[in-house]
Amino acid sequence: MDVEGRGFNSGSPSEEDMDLRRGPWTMEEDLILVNYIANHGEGRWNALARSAGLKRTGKSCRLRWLNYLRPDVRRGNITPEEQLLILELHSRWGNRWSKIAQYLPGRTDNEIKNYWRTRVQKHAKQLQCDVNSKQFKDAMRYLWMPRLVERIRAANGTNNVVTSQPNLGAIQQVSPPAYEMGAAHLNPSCTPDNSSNAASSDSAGPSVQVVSPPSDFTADYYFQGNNNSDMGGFQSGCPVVCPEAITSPVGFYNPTLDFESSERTSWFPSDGADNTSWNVDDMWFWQQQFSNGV
DNA sequence: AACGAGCTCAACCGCAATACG
DNA sequence: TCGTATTGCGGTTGAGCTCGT
Repeated sequence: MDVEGRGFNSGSPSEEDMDLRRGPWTMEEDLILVNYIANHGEGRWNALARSAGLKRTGKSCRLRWLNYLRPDVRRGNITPEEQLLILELHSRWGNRWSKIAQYLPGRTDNEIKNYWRTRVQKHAKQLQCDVNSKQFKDAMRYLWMPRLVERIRAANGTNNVVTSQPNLGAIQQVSPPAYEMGAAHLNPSCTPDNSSNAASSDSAGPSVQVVSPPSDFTADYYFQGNNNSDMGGFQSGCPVVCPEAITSPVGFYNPTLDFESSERTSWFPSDGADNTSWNVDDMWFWQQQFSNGV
């Protein structure tokens, strides 16, 4: 029984439990943990905590190591490339944060989860709709994500979105089989809400090589060349799908890009100076969504 | 400068899955 | 097979920070 979880909170705590520290980690504790793991490796967290002399639970040690102390943890703001990838993978797997984190090197599930809650859900709240609603997903898919692509292009100084493909294999692995795609991205108005059936694509994990068409999220805008900044695909109900041009946010993932200043305020790839607010296009799009009963 | 509202993110909680004896 | 320990995950919380007034 782990002392921090059920055991700790259900019965009366033991003497040892009451001796446990909680709350923010001190620098001394960090040093102890890092040094211990450097010498003995990680794992067996409860035993590790005891052996290292840390008055912390194994769970706490594990969390601190994985989310903060690990040398390969990336810090700083989520880049547009990462944002795209998060949106794309979330559309497929829902709140499977650890699974999503596997495709964002150096990012932790906690960080991605926080990003989603603070940035994405905030905007859903502004729109007074549920973050899992079809309306919100369509707004992401046909409005914001294409703009992210535009921003990335602008930052890269090229019309070619794919500037490098370090993780192309990864997106090929995670892309669902063609039968899962259905006709959804040929007719966005029929796009299924797939955030709740995350388990359906679990088989396409990192160890599975599945080369297939892109997801329904990415298909519409990654393959439309310069036309992807408007909503032509959506309005016509027939976005261009080009299977041989498979890519994804990871296809142009570039950790060296610095969007920190622009990302302090918002996740939106907005055009205006105030990128937290809706512009005319946004409002028009949103009104169309509702008037069409989408 | 002071204050309050809103935001961020590290840490905790509870539960489920898995490992192990 | 069963009971216990451990690990991993997603949801939630709250302290501290930022920003606007």
